Amino acid sequence: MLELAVLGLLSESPLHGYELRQRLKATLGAFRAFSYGSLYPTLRRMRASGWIAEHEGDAEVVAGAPALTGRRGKVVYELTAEGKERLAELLAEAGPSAWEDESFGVHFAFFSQTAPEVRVRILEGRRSRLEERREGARSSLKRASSRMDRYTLQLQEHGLESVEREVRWLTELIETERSAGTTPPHPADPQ
Amino acid sequence: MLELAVLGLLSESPLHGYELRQRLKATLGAFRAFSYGSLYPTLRRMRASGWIAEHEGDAEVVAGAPALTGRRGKVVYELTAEGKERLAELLAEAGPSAWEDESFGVHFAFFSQTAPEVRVRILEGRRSRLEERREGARSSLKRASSRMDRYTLQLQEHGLESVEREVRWLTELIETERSAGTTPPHPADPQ
DNA sequence: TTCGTCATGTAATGGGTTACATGATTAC
DNA sequence: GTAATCATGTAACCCATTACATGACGAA
Repeated sequence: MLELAVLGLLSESPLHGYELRQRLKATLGAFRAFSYGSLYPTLRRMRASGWIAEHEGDAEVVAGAPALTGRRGKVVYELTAEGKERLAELLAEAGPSAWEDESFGVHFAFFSQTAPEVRVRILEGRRSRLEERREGARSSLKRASSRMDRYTLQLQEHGLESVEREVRWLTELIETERSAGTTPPHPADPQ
Repeated sequence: MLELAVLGLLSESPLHGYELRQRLKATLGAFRAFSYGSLYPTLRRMRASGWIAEHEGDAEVVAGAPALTGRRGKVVYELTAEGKERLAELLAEAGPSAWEDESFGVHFAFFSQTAPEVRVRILEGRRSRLEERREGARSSLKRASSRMDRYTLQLQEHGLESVEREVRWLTELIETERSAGTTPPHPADPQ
């Protein structure tokens, strides 16, 4: 998860750990945060795997006196060729690992780098996942709403409405994807 | 988390593991599932802690022939006195552990067993948590929406709307709690 | 000179999941 | 008799968090 997010962000531009976390918060803020306690070990692991490397040409701030041998400043990372392959591999996955609650947001955030067919399959996968949940909630409400206390009922209803809302959103997105099949509209695609 | 959910459900009636999981799905369906792989070890641990015990008087189905010594059927659990204390303790907590994403739903589900002041504090805590997130999302959209690709933007907007929606819901609930201060309305409170 | 925030990291722990294994009971 | 679902459990693992520790740098 974090791995995909890091690969996705670094594919846009080289970043150091701290910066990476800011971008993570800004991009996925509403869904997940990721603490430094998981970010830095992940960066280590990914460097060991050869997917990222220290970025060349970051001697900017140094230049003066305190550097020379023991520069202990920002460690800027960039994707390696293997890292780009790994990212492509992760973005090509169109299974549950892409549409479950924890992961969907991260996959969606990098949809512009994802193949159109894969995008649609992920959106549909997530939608049917939510439709199942919606049916579960509906039948639970029909069967047991009379036995539920006020709060359980409120929770169920709010949950159901949230799910219904997300299903509508996904349906719109799927339609947009479908109709974009012939004339791919890239109104604002960076890089 | 699971512990609170189990205590809360068992406080309504004795249940066995499998049944417990069904109820868990029905009650928290839209938020979390909990697998048997975490449920059974949790039940073990809770029994060791003395919060739950095997329910007396479940020899119903036996009676015929196959029982006598080695009955290996449902293991029905019920709360002990210590378990009830533990539940009260957990329900009295009005800190972040009650209003964060993962835990709020579970706490809310047992609000009818929670003290009114605690209910309001949890609702307000969650609301300000979400308001922070909302402001983060808004400023992120203002600053960077022009640099975002289509999908990142969609994600941000959908996230923002979800948060706004939940804030409105919480505000309504808080108002209801407040106005219920004088005349506690219990239109449908089981047991 | 002290406070905030930038910046990097580790250790211990937490709280769950998946996959596997087994067997009883019920419905067709 | 056989498939579904009820029912209980274990082992291995995963992915993250919290709390802690350290230190540089800029602004007041």
